[in-house]
Amino acid sequence: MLNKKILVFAGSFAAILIILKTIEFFFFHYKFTFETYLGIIATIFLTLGIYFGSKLGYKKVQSSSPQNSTTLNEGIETDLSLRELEVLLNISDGLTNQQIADKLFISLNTIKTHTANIYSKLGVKSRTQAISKAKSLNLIN
Amino acid sequence: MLNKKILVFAGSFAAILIILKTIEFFFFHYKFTFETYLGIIATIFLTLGIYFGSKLGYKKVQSSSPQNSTTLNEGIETDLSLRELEVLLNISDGLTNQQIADKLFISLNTIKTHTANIYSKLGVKSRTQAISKAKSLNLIN
DNA sequence: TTGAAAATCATACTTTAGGGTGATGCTTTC
DNA sequence: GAAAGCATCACCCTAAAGTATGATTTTCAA
Repeated sequence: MLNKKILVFAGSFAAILIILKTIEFFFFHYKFTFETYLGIIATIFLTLGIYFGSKLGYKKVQSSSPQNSTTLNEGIETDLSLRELEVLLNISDGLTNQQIADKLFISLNTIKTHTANIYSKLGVKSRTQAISKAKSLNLIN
Repeated sequence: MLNKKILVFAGSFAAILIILKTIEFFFFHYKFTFETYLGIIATIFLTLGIYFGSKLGYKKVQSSSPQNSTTLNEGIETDLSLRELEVLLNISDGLTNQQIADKLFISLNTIKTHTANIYSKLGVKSRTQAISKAKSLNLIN
């Protein structure tokens, strides 16, 4: 997969070089004006940019829910305690910290501590990321 | 009436001309190599191309995606627009509003408007609830 | 051509989440 | 009996999310 991309990239790069050299050849042999040369160069790169930009935009929209490859890697500690798992489940149900606190009869501050520990163990920084991560780890759903 | 885009376009065009002339000035006064000049020109237009290409890419996806109508149950209005669906998917991936704004090249305020509309249409009050609801409606996953 | 929906952006405000630090009591384990 | 992990709670502060309102522009279809 990666090798193919590298090959395509290298091939494209080579093709661009050839094109540029060809243009340079015509430039020196047929007395193109400097501005014409520049214009051609600008057009080529503008086209290239638009092409890659389109790809970029397409990918962005398409791959909005990847994250499938997050197995137990990078030594991330995924052993949540029972209490933490319980809090995580309530988070994924869309409850606020205050609602979870009321439900479990403990204080809001305690929930915050639990969430902080959960994020730390999952290697994330927010409850939405925690949901996404937990899903990919099959901790929930 | 002249709309905003024309003004922006004209302004950008003027800016580019100024930049090009400035570069040309430095080119003639500081003995840049021809290749350096070309490189700068190529970079500028490549960047421009990528920028406009990204915009283009979005429109392409928008027009080529036919149906996103979802099943209407519980009388809840679940017809999210394409843009709203796109924002929702990014939310479920754990991105912050700011990150989504940067990714889609629109402002944070616009994202907030979209999220507010999403919550309204889904009948929820937070992003975590939106994720939970969207999952149950098979809008995501 | 007009009208509705969609997408964009802004400003001001309140609420919630998250980070950092420190503390207590309770098990379990080495 | 010290260490480690768990569960509990507090305080302070910053960042992010969410609410409300109003506005312009684009697009598309009737």
